[in-house]
Amino acid sequence: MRLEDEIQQKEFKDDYNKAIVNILFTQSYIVTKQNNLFKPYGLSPEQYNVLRILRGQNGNPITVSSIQDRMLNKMSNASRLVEKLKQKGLVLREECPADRRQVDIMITEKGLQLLNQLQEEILNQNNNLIQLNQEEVSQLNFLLDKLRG
Amino acid sequence: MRLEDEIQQKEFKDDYNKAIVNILFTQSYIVTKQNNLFKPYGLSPEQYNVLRILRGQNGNPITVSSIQDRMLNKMSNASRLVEKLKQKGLVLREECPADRRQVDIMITEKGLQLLNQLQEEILNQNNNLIQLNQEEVSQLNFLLDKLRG
DNA sequence: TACATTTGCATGTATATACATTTAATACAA
DNA sequence: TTGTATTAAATGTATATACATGCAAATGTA
Repeated sequence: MRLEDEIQQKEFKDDYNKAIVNILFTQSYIVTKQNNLFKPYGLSPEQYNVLRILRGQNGNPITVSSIQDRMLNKMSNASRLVEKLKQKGLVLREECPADRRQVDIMITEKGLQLLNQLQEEILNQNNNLIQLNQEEVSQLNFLLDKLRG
Repeated sequence: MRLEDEIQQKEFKDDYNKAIVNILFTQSYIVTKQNNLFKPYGLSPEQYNVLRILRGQNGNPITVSSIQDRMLNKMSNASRLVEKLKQKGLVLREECPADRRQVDIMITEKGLQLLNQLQEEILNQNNNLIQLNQEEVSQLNFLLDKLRG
């Protein structure tokens, strides 16, 4: 559906301005759906993302600042998100012996099981969320990667 | 730059999953830049968006719920955003005589002046933000509109 | 008219983002 | 070695999102 109709705006100054608004609006569309999926599990999209980063470590610990670097939102607060996950027993946090300023974070078995449980649901939803064919998705990824320069 | 490199992820399950993450990441990229631009004026991107909706009314009042409908993030809270804008003298709020449940909102002269002041800066930034040529931006808008079904 | 339902907005709470500041540990230079 | 700068993480504050609830006005119906 055309963005102009969805937000009841007659027209945009130009395609560049429309693209900005289009990306913001589409992100909100996606996050809203993700929230619905995560909610029964007591996870926020951001917490889920941190768990995925930790799983990608294949058992190796990772510091809080490395998590921050890999997060989708560079301004979010890895320290506090990790604390929330720890309270739920989904991650472990322990002082790094080599550098006591750092804190090593690892996903727990419980955290891995939660991700597995979510996995299939998410893959299905992601495909439904994006009403594009294979060639179009590929083109979209190309354009977004190029957009950021 | 490839998303995989930016967030240090080896690969995605498929293009659909990459597209989800790509949109979230690109939104964060845009909002961060917008924040920098709005900050000197004491506006958040969301407050700016509400002001733009009000300007689009060309002097006619609009209710809080209509603002909500047109906002980029359907879950945000128009009531509280309007309150913030009112405190800054950028909007007027008055009870709707025809239906006393409703509240008519209008942008003030001060609000319009602020938008004018920002206008040029924003147009310039938007063009710099999107490193695509005209044909590519147009294609991106087509894909995002189609994506949402 | 009386009463239940719906609507429009405000408000309360939890979580997250944005950004500044603090604290402790480490690195580095005089 | 001592003092300074840098780094990693935690913490504080303001704003925004997500969602539930409350309240008053309007609507619908017996």
